[in-house]
Amino acid sequence: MPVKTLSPSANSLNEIEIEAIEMFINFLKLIGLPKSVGEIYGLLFVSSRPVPMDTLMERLGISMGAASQGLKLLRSVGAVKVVYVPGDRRDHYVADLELSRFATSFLRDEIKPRMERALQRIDRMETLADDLEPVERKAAFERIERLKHWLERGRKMMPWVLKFLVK
Amino acid sequence: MPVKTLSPSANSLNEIEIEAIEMFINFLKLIGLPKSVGEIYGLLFVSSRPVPMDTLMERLGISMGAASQGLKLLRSVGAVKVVYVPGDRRDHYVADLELSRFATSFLRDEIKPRMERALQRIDRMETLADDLEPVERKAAFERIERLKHWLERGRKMMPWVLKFLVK
DNA sequence: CAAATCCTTCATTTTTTATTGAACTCTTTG
DNA sequence: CAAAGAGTTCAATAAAAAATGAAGGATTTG
Repeated sequence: MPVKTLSPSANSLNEIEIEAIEMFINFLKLIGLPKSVGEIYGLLFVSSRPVPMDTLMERLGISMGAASQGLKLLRSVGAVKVVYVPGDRRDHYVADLELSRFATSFLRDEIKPRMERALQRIDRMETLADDLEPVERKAAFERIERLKHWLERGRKMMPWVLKFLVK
Repeated sequence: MPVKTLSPSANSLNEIEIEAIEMFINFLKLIGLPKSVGEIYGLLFVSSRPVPMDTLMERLGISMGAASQGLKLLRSVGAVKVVYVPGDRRDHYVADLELSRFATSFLRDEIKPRMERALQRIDRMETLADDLEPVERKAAFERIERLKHWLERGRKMMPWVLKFLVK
């Protein structure tokens, strides 16, 4: 029973680990994160003790680069923490179990910038629409109103979503 | 001033059209839709009259295949409608201005299936965790509880989000 | 302080995803 | 009813995204 969604050399993983990893691959893909990041977070999530990078590489069958970059990203959104393990020179990683970190970083890094850019575009569109012939002008403004309305909705929804997700 | 985010041969578009198209490319990318789909919807969104496929191809500089498939997808989520234009054999398309269609189809096609799959995985994980040594077992169940909690949140949030978005 | 270890970076390669356009079907037209 | 037009499909190609691993920096060890 080969597990197609995991890297080929990913063996030595037990069944719980595989379930968790596949689950996180799926969810993190939803917010545009590559498979390797899902794998890393998934394995850390089910690990009850800190894991060093070389163990991640070996158990998941991913390269040094992928491991390093994946951990960097996960650290940057606060989904993973470095812990000190006495007598071991390597950095060890643990998953922060607060899953809302993914949502908040996604909102901050992906959604918010697009909304801001969209608002600029809408301003620009209104300026341009002013110069149109009356009939076209009316149609254009109707559509622009729709966009504004929608962005406003999104803007209003964001803090609510955040409050719901965090803690 | 070349417009990098649009197809190279996309000329003859006016500034409003370009703003709208780039905006939709950005937003639809967020839900995993390719650029060509964003282009098509963007152009239809600002067009005050129905547009046939060959016009889309020509004005956006996209191929027949891309236009056909993009329109198929947009029709399938209800974001675009076919309208009859007397005396013209071609199908003509108009954008449905109700942007919530994208959100609802995304929830239905992407998020819901993943949640259902995740629930199955969690069941499986609980079964497997039962066989662990007490210490590991406790840690595993703590994590599984987190997952359940989160999925439950998501599940509860979905209808609320839908209600907020639709209409 | 030289060698070893750990980690990062980034040019290259691989994989995945999107686009193209030729071949085809179905419909309309003269 | 043959020819032209509209539209779809899909194998091939191009573009984009992710993974690899060698080179190099920083730190530790003997």
